Amino acid sequence: MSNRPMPTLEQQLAVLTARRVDLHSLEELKERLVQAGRDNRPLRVKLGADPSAPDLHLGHCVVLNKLREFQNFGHTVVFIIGDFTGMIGDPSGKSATRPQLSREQVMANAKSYQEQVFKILDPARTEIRFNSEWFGPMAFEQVIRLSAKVTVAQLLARDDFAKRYAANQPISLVEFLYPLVQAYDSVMVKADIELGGTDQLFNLLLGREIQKAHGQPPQIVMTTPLLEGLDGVNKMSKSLGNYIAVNDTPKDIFGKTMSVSDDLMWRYFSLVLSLPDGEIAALQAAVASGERHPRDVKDDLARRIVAKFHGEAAGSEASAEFARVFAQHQLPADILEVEVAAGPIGLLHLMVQAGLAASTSEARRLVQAGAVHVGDEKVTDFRHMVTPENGVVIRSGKRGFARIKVTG
RNA sequence: GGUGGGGUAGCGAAGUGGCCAAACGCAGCAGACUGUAAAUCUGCCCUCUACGAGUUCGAUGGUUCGAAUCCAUCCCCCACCA
Repeated sequence: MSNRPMPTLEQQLAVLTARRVDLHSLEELKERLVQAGRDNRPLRVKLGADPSAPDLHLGHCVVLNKLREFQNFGHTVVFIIGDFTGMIGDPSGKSATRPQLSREQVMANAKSYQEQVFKILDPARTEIRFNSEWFGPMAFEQVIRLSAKVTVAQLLARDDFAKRYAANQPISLVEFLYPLVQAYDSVMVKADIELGGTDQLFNLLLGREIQKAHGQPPQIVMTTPLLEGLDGVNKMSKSLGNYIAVNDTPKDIFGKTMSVSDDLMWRYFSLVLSLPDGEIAALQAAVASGERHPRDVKDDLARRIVAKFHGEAAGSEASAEFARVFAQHQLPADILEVEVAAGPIGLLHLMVQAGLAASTSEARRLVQAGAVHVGDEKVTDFRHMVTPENGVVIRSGKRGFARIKVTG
């Protein structure tokens, strides 16, 4: 790719093993890298993805960043879209079985995945595979043969299975089979390494067993930390709604990042931006000594995260806009325009029409809470009548704005 | 197949004839404060033509002046024993 001198093995290892949690094992990784160099063969680094949720968020970026580092050293990422498993059901056990995805939906999701994933990965060094390719034509006999390679005790060793079993909680057979499916993916793509979040450790390790059973050298397993979401406690996930999506608007990415607690922001520097530990320590010291204000450091974090997905200009813009709206309490640059018929209208209905409230009841609460302004005036009477005038801005809370446009 | 336990607002979880639009916790929203949509404190948190009315507690039908609460039937979920 470039004519830079190839980094030494030690340099590669330092980069590749940074910010990881589990690694099985360092020796094997070293060996495999040497072998790859000798045979002039890029390693195949696998990551599996569920096709039903094409909303990639910063939590996914942690492992994607790591994959990118492998690519930077010339290795190949094998990105598996679990369309087959996705069409069957939900492995988490928390929600009911998901509706079956149609072929079209899967393809649409896959496309959306690629667009998002390639904000981080290098398309030239990425191979995309669908696991229906091998599971689709699989006969039940083969399923049973595959199942013969693991015991229930082995599966029960998985932490969340063990806990649920002990607590008399349900474990569906599909969930039990799921790790096997994932492991078999590794066999089919001849993975050298598989990455995943720490919650995937068991599944990744099972891949080693199943590969061995098929006469393949066992994949190296590496896990990356789970990034805490906006609530600061739970891991970032779509179902908990505590996430920042890579497809969020610059404004949203910025605002959500600013809502991360001071304590947690260092994790974001490390796991999302891959800022070296030394630099993070320096920043922390600067904040501790009062030399730098935490708000400014966080602003910098938010700007860089926006820039990562939308470019430098968008980052600076989002920062300026945030300061304008929240620090100086000025109107945002872009306000949604709402067309309203001429003639007096009740404020509550106007708010619903303008999308500032979901129901008149909600609008009423907002007004009574003193959250609503018409123009510069605060209105607390929910029976207030408004005569629409062009350009008047209705404000609801800190984030809701609508500009009125009178129509015929 | 048998036994037992369940299905209550976004989630978790009380309530077992009227005081229940339904305790409490979480999430969410707003206000104050601030350094931000951090933290903290306070309020709100089914809908509406709104000091009143309407629709909710798995479904349907009943008993009753009155049901989330009692009865009947049905649907669904879970554990345990076979």
